[in-house]
Amino acid sequence: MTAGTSPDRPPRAPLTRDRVLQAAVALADADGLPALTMRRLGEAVGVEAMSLYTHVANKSDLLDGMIDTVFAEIDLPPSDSRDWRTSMRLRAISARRALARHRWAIGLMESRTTPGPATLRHHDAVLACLRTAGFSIELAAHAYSALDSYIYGFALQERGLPFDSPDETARLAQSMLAQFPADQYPYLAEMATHHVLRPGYDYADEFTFGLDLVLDGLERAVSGQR
Amino acid sequence: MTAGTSPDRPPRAPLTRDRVLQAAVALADADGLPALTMRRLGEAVGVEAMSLYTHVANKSDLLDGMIDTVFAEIDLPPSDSRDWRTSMRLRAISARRALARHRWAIGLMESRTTPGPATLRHHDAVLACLRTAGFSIELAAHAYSALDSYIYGFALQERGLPFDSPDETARLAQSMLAQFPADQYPYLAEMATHHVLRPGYDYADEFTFGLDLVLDGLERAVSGQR
DNA sequence: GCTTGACAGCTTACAGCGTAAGGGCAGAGC
DNA sequence: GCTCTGCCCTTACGCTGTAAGCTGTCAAGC
Repeated sequence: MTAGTSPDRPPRAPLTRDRVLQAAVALADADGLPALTMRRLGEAVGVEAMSLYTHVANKSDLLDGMIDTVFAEIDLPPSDSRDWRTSMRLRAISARRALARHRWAIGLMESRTTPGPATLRHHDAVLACLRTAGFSIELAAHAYSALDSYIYGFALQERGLPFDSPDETARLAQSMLAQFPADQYPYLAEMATHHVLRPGYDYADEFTFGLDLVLDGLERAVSGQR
Repeated sequence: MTAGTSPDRPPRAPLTRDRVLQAAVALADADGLPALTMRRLGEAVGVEAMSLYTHVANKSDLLDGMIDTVFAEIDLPPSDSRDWRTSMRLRAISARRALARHRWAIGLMESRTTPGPATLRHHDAVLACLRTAGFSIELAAHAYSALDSYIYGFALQERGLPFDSPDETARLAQSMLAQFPADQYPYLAEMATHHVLRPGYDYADEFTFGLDLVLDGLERAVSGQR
């Protein structure tokens, strides 16, 4: 009776910025970014829309915070490793996974220009790994740009695919194929029928091919630098 | 007097889907995608918002059409060239230019799943180039995925930069740097002060480094295949 | 020359968006 | 006891995309 919260009412854990962010991420994961409105988000956390503004400056701030939680999910390269290649490879795979889990994220990274702490920590750890492995500043910049471009671009293309499962993708490719005469776009038709529509094809498998291409190139560049 | 249009009023060239699309692209280029509303677009072509729906099914259809005009701006690889490397290199550079000209485009490619004719023609021409150069179907798929991932990802990062000119970028990097203690993110600070903030630095120059990395890798892969 | 149909463009209206402004109310400090 | 602080609420505004129905004009058929 003397304690802080009144006893005869469910305490309704006081809302925090963190709980708002997590609910926003869950909502966007489940129903897509357009479904993330302030009213629906309020409903999800049991509060009116306007009450969210106690914990979040505005919607842009909310999106910034969501992006930062995604970055927080990406494994950092170990700070002591001398083996930059496996560190970068694992980070890339972890990043792709995070971006595939949160399909809305990649479409957001463009416009957000105020990085959060997890984002900054991430960038710093990656640069630390490359620099201590012997990359010059210039080469580290090249490497970071090349790797992240590839990762983000792959995530973007993967997200563009209409559905998650390879089955669904195949079904849609087939219906698209049926729409235009096969002789008008022969190579596209060939690719669709002889490769993409084959059972077991999964676009996600393409990721490591291109990733290793980039890593091979960086390896040659860094050894040529020494 | 006998002609079709009445003589004493400016004929106001009849609106077409194409004119609507071009105005939409111009508007998005100038003021950004959020500024592209049906009402403003109508104003730009001298018509009320609802009249646009005569030429465009809905806003999604409008965006699809805009994406297709961007693809139409990308140079196709020459259909007869045996030199796939320079063809792909030129195509990649042309694609980056187009995406840099229309910064809104990259944020849209994700969600658009109904490609227009220019888009299909583009994909087909790229595959044709690779296949006639001796790429197997699998390797052509790998190559296309790797190249486009890199191109799109680079465009995405480039678009994320706050302003077009290197000067503006430097100014903003400096203000960001000032916000956090340099010793908390030492490698980030190092990169900023010793590389990005140097006069003459332009992120766009990073493009060819990563591109050649990917092309080198593909060259090795295709020669190993034979 | 008159009628008729087709159709580009206009007007009105609606639900849903982000959020500015201000009110109520519980718990903390005196 | 009081007042202050800080969540949370209600109301309201201007904006969005677009459904529904109207108006005006041009072309064809008689």
